[in-house]
Amino acid sequence: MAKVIQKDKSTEEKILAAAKNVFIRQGMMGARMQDIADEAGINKALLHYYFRNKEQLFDVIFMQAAGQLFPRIRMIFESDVPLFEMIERFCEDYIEIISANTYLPLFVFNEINRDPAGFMKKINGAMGFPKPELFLQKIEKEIKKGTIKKISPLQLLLNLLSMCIFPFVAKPLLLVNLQLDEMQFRAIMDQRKKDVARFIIDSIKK
Amino acid sequence: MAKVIQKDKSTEEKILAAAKNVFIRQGMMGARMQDIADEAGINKALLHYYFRNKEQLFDVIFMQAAGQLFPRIRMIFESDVPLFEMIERFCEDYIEIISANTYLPLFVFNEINRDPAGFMKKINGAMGFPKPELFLQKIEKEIKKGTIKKISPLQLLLNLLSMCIFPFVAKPLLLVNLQLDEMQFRAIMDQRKKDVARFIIDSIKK
DNA sequence: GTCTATAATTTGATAGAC
DNA sequence: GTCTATCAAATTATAGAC
Repeated sequence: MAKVIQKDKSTEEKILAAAKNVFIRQGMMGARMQDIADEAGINKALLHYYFRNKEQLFDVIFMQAAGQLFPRIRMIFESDVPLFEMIERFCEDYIEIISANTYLPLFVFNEINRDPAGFMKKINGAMGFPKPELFLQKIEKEIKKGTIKKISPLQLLLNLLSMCIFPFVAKPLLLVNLQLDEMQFRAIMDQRKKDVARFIIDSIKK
Repeated sequence: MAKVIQKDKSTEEKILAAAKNVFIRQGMMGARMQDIADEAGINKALLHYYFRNKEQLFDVIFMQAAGQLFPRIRMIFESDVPLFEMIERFCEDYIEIISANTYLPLFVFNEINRDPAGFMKKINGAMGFPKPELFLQKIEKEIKKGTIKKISPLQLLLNLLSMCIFPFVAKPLLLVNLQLDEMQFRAIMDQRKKDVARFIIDSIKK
């Protein structure tokens, strides 16, 4: 195997970290290349040396963010385990994944809002969007078996997604309104892993 | 009573409608005055004649949006009715209010994310932010009375807010991914008014 | 690879005629 | 009130030296 020339990535990594922060705070349009350069401790010219333009830089950041989110959700949705276990795993894993990058949901929903078709094209081309079909089927089967109450599978899916994702979208509001710090928010979300799963199962089980 | 000189509002209204659309799609920073002028069918100069600058125009749009949302949520949270009824009223009223302006949640959360302290100051100065204290107290009382299961009041509040608000944040994703049109989305949200309330009550009642 | 200096473009805002 | 023309400032992007 040929020896791979190890390009020095320290500057590129500094840029990506800085860009991530600025894009999260300001969004694609609000972000300023100067701010990214400042936060990376370099100048604008070097930014353009590494990434030809702003759009390309944003795409790298966005696909990187999407890449650490969607494939893992897909895995949960595609795992063939009993319904209750799938619910528990989704709450546990999803909240854990996002807790490491709480900005992700709002960031992603904004990009979808800006260009829904473009988003789906980008994601499907690169990694495939998580499909909840198996989850919906499992719900219908359990209803037919009579092990859970009659409920619209789509509504139940929305409930699950809502309760796992929404608190992260609302995080800035929760922090300022409930006067929480990062530690306290993290603790509430940790608690939520078990609470949401139990809340759902309590509601649907017969 | 003196006769009020009726200023012609048709142009101003066209501007406000156009600005709302552009700010929703692009956000405060992404919005272009030219785009707003185009959508209103006028030119930039006239835009500046009606609203001195972009920030002022955005503030009008934002406070208008907030004004049709927060006071009504306050009323629900402050109404002294039994817990289950409050849950039912919240689902019914909140989903109904937002259905008329589905863009509101994402719009508001973005502004909070951009400047949390500034947001609270603006809202509290103008109309007061909805306080869920009464709701939280009612939950604790019902737990003590033994009429509902033991549950963290904060987590239950988060569940309620999540399930009512999140689908609107995720609307662009739902439309493109589930291939829904506006009518179908509206129907699902209508169904949700009753479904979410029942889902919650089923989960907590003993 | 990294910088300084500057070009090129976009965009918010104003002046002044009608 | 509304427009055309233009300015001033901000911002992306490049040229060229080291």
